Formats: sequence, C-alpha cells, structure tokens
Amino acid sequence: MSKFYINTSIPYANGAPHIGHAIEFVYADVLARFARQSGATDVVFATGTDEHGSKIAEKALEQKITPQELVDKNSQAFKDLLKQLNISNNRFIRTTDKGHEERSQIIWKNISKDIYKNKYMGLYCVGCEEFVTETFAKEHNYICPNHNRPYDKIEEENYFFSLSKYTEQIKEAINSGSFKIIPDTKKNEIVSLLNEGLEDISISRPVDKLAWGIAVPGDKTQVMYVWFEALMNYITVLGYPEHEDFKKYWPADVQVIGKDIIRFHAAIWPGILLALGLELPAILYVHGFVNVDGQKMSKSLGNGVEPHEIIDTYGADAFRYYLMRHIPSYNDGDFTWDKFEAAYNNELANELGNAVSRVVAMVEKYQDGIVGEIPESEHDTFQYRDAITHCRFDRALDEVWEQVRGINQYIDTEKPWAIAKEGDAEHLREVLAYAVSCLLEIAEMLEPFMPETAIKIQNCFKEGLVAPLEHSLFPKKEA
RNA sequence: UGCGGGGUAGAGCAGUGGCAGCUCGUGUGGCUCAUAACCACAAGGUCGCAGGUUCGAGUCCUGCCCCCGCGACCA
Repeated sequence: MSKFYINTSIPYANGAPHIGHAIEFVYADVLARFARQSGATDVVFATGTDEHGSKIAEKALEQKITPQELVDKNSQAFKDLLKQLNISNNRFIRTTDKGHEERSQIIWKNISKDIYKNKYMGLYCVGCEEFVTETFAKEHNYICPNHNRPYDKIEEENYFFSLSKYTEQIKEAINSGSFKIIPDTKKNEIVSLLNEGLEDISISRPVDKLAWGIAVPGDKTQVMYVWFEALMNYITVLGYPEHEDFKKYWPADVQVIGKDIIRFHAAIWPGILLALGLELPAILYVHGFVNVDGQKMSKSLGNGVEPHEIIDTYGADAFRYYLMRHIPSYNDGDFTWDKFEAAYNNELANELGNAVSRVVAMVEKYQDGIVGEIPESEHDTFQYRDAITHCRFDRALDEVWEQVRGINQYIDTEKPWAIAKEGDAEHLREVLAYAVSCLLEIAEMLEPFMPETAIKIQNCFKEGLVAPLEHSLFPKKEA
C-alpha cells in the first residue's frame, strides 16, 4: 500500500551510546510503529553510525588502535542498544560501508557544478592543532589562551560547496510547509538564520592533515569533510542513485534529529538535495536534550546514566515510556532516578499494571476466567493520533493515561464486587467485558510506545478467556 | 552586543484577551476486585519586575531584571 521512510541521525561513533541516543531511537521507533499500525505496508526505518573524521582518528590514536577498530567496537555498541530498546529499524548504515563510500563519491560528482576550490585562510594554534574563528581570536588578542602563544596564519586549500545559492529555495520550502520543521520554535531559528543568508561551506580537508575520510573523487590530496559525507547516508542507505529502493522511498517522511545538529539538517542537507535535484524530506523533527539530574550529561561530572542500567532493572518498555512521556517532546528534559522510579511505580505499576491485574482477577474470581463477547471500544482516538502526527509523544501518552484512569474510575463507579454479591451475572459480565475492551484499546495505543506491554495485555484477553499473568506487568520496586 | 527560547502552586508543566489549570507531592474521607493498589474531596499561586492598551491581560504593547541555547573547519 503506502510507503514510509524514516531516519534517525547517525550517531558519531567516537564513544559509547548514552540516554540522548536512546531517546532519538525511541522517537523514531514510535513513529515507525505508528506508521505500520496506521496502514503503511512498506516501512524503511534506517539508522546507523557516522565513522569518519578527526575526532575518531585522534581517539583511535589515543587508544593505540586503528580508526577502523575503534568504529567497529563503537558501532556494535549502538547496535546492541537498538536491540535492548526493542527498536524496529530494518536498516543500519555505517559510513565506512563500501556502498556508502562509493555512493557518496557519486554524489560528489553529481553536484560538482556547485563545488569549487578555494584557499582557506585561518588562525591556527600549533599547540591545540586547531583553527579558531576570527571572533574568538580577537577576544583573546590573537593569542591562544591555552598555550599562550600567538596564532599562526595558515593557508589551506579546500573544496567549497555553493550553499549560499540555495538559501532562497530552502527558505521557500520551509515557509510553504513542503519541508516542515517541528517544533515551530526550531523552525523559527532556522528561518532567521536563512534570513541572514547562508555562506558557502568548506567540504574537504587536506589528506596530509586528516587521512580518515572518504577520498574526494579525482583528487588524492583531499578527503571529504565528515559532516558533508555523513549527511549523504540518508540516500546512500537506499542505494542512491540507481537502486529501486531509492526511487520508491525517497523523500523521507520524517527525519529525527537532536537540536545540536539542526543547521546541518535544515540548511546543508537541503542544499545538497537541491543541488542533486531531489526533493526535501517532508518533516524534520528536532528533539531536545536529556539532562541528568538537571545537568548536562558529562563524563567529568560523573553523572552519566547508562541506558542499559535502566533497561536491565526495569525493562525496555518502562524506559521507553519515561523518555516519551516525561521528556517534553518539544523541549529539553531531565532524567533522574527519583523521577523515573516515581513514574514507574505510580503510572506503570499502580495505574496501568494494577488496572490490568484487577480486571483479570475479577474475571477469574467471578466468571471462571470467561470474558464472553467483548464489545467494540468507542473512544475517540483523534487527540492521540493527532498528537503523534505532530510528534507530541508526551501528549499522546497523556491521552492514553486519560483512559487508564478512566478504567480505574469505571471500576470504582460500577463496583463489580457489589454486582457479584447481588448475583446479577449478566450485568456483571457486561461491566467486566467493557473494562476488557478498554484495556485492549489501550494496548493498541500503547503498541508504538511499549510494544512488549501491548502484547502482554492482548495475550491476557485472547479469545474471550483470561490468561492470567505469570508476573505483574510492572512489578513494584522498593525505592 | 546580534539572533532565538524561557521565567505560572513545593517540583515538573499546560494555558495567546473573558471567573488561574494538569500531573506528582501533601492532607482528609471512601472502597476492598487489585501490585498497601484504586476512587472522591481539599489545601497550596501578588502568573519575573515596572508601566501602558482594553469593559477586561499569564495572554497584546513598551522598558527592565534573571536563566538557557546559537552565532565554532568539535559531529
């Protein structure tokens, strides 16, 4: 029937995955699962790792291994995380894949009309081995604050991409909504950047300064700037230019990225696509950062929380739930163990888990486990669906929880235990069957967010019979 | 300094002109099917500050204060 193509950004493989990577995977997974549930039959959900560049070269040197060994190790760690989180991606691209390297060289050639060679003049500190901006240097009187020595003026020859000429087209695509940036606050940031006009960008490095990259076609002295080539993964993974998947799936329906890389995805990447004569993605969803204990995650602060620590204790679904409901979908959020445990105990164990278990218990106790005919649920799910369409995952779950609470209220109002005492079996059956239908509807809405939980709930009430849970859905943990 | 975002109950947030709301936490009451869970009610806010527009302002305008991003050839 219909196709759906979604990407996450591809994490830079210079270290281990953290919560920030986890949330991005889950965002995309919710959208992919929701698309499948809504009737998309052909879904490509791609993620991967970005593996070239100076940071990786340096890190490898530090650890006395080759860059390839380093990225092999780190890329695997991201694959492991995807599995732990139950992410339903069906592609995983590495920028060191041969296919990607060859295809990005084809892309380079195909946009060569917009590529020119130019001298780059920069202020360089030998101590830092780094270029600094004019403004930064000026602030420090042209003396490196780290090494207390004057910056050298260094001239380097690079290739440049004529990004500036695409400013208007990109602006037009954003303003017309054909390239939609969610949320609006992020869209506004980009529009104001575009209003100032984009500058051409350097897209290569001399190979004698940095060898760990993809060769520029026809010039052995240069490799592609890592970002330039990494962005191309979104079409090389589909087999640009000749593969039928590319023709079928491009443009992307959604690209999911973090707020730190918005410029690359809302300015440079559209520029590349326009130069190639390709359509822009339909939606760019920009999520915020996950802080830990109110502070930016940082190794030096030692406040990092490893995703697997959470998953090992509480399961993937609980973690997915926390990320999707308690990290604001349009903003930065905070992970703390206190908040996570509160959400787990109150919302998952007490409200949802207990709702399932009290319904199961009553059907067993009063009706020998027989539910009978289950009515169609008639709740209006428009708000829920609308929220997901707009990437308001937090609100979508609020909607689901309205119904979870609704069940608990319904049970308290109807008092099935009292009906049982009165002996009105048919009325009792209707009340419990209705509660079951609500739970099944909740399970369906939960599927994109908590796939395992959804299945567990559905398995309880298959075929009009109750299949008792071996364990509680969310066993309560002592704090 | 330039651009952008934000400052609403103890905490986290919603609310773009019409009696200040939600969740958690707190207190009181109810229920007993259930994971000591669930349900109801209540307390708690001079909506950053100062002016202005308006019959009426978290909501619009002006000025100011504070916090956070971006303005990097670090991905």
